[in-house]
Amino acid sequence: MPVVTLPDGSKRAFDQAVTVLDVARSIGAGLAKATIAGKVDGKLVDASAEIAADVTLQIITAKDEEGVDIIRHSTAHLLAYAVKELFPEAQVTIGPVIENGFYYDFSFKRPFTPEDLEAIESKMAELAAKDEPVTREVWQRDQAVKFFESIGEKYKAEIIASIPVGEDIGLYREGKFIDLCRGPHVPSTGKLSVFKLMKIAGAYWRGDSKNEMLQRIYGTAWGDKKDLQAYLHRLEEAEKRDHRRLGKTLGLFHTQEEAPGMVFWHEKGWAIYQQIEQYIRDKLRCHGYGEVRTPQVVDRSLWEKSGHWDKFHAGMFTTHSENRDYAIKPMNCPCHVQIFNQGLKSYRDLPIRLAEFGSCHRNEPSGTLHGLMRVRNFVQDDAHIFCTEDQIQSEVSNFIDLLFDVYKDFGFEEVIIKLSTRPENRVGDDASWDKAEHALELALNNKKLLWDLQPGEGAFYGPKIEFSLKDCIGRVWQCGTIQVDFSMPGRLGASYIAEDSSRQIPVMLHRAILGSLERFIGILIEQHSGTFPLWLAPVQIVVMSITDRQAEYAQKITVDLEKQGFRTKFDLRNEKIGFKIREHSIQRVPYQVILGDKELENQMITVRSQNGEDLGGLSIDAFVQRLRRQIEDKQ
RNA sequence: GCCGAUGUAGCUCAGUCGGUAGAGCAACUGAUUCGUAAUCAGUAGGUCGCGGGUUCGAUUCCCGCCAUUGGCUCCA
Repeated sequence: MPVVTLPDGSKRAFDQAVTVLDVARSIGAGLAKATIAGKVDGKLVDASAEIAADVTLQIITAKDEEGVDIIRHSTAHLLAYAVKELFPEAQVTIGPVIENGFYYDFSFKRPFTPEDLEAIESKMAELAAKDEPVTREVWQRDQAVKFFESIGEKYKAEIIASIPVGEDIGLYREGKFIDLCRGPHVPSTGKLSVFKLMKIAGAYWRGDSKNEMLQRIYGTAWGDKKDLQAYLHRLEEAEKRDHRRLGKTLGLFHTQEEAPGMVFWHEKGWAIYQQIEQYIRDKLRCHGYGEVRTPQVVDRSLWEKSGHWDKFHAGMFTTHSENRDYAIKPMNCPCHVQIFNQGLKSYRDLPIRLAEFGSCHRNEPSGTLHGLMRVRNFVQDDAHIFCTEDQIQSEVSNFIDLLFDVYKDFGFEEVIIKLSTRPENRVGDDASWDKAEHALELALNNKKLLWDLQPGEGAFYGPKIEFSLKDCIGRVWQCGTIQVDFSMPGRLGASYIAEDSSRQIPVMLHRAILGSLERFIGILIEQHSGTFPLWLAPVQIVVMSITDRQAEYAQKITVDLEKQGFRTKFDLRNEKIGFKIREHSIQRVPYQVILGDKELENQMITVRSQNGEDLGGLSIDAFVQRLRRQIEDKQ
């Protein structure tokens, strides 16, 4: 006699065991039809799941987030079903739900083509229209392995074989298709109508590059057609703010074949770049950093000592001269240790913070290059803090404050934080690791920040925190980091004299806020969709004349504004004012100063802002005040 | 690096089932001197990514390379 408690607190008693669907039916036919699954005592189950005891139950429909996830998961299965119908030799592997959709990996003798994708999608629609029931079966492990081997699904058999003995093996059957799955799934394929296959990609079996490359098909699925359309629309909008496209149309930078992974910064892009660099430079100076500059081409022996030559030789650009091998520096830290090593250091000197906007080169694999986001030549807002173990926590804590301060100035609120702890292969004793990991964790927790733990993902030389930002289509890019390093100072002979006059090795903290300036600018372009806040805008003001009569006045105003430090251009072309406004609006210039006979006569200016607002007639001084305030506020 | 796709005028793209290419915008020239997101007319512009092969003939078909791109792996 189960009593079912619903989310609104109401209770329903039944004479005998019932299914989730039965309960839904008892509430109403509409709900029964919409039922996708149930949540029994907080656990997601199939609509067909039996309820024999007293439970709390939530009926899951396509309106629930969980319901949409189940739809996505079931659509992944439908995809596999369709592929098996069309290409019986293809082998199925895994098909998980991801953000906004799902994918399914197949092993197939040839790559899928876009035409295949269309055919598969049609087949999916056809199978969904048949509204075949999706049913769950529990099999014995060995029996399941044998079964999948017998039908030639060696990947499935391998997955099942790796499931711990004693666990139930749940299989889902829909029509002729049967697949291993934890579930839950929709009750029938008819619930799957809003989906679209998106793209084909390669993916390694079990994510290991030593394994076979499988064919991955990505798809998206939703509870409602409108949601799908909204999603596709979002993708289109995101594409419009792609930094590569905007970089071209706004004339910020370009890349070309002869220098893959390296950026040609144009005047306007470089203006942004320098603005950011100067901003960080000022911030660092206020936070006790000293700026240095070190060589870009350094003898092989230093990289051997630091360990990079061994580990990252393939990733370094090298050069050769007069019987000596050199590497173009992939990072600044070994050079910073050289500066630290000049002269004897006392514990009283610590912490020493050395910053450098050094140009670094890394020969990233060709397949990983991506616009400004992943390049081979970059500059980081890089700095190294030499300190004692006891100073780690306060240094980390101060750094995090600085980092959030900076991100806020750039308009980023959402930051993804990850703490990576000791990997299997590492240097340094456990006591030091304990101390360092604890210091990082404490620094994060004291600030009440949300973070994810990545056990074992730390560098071999120490634990680290990573701070990531998202691009316009949700791809996450790591920008900030702080890493504890127990290794390099010792390897490169750094030491200081401690209170007890013993010689000690300092700890080194590697840290960056923006990370690669290139990547950060890429994210900024997308974040602002190319419309930069005034302080960053490459051209802040365009002064334009309505006719030739105001040409001289326009030039004078331009020079005035330039002298006051504003990046100003004029536009004296013989074009209609509407045409000029359109062009400079497209170029996202924050302010357009319009000068006609009226302004000339009154020695005033008329200002139009980027959002189309007419600020009316102003004196130059009033305008300058407004600009200064806005720049101060970083708006 | 691996799997797939792509590479045509300055930009965005069309096209050729093998007979050396076209649109819009931009550019240039001329006219227009104009008040808040496109004035009109005309002109010019291409080794169809690079190299090889097949062919009477290749931008088109085949092979190799390079770059870009969607993912995967990697990211000191």
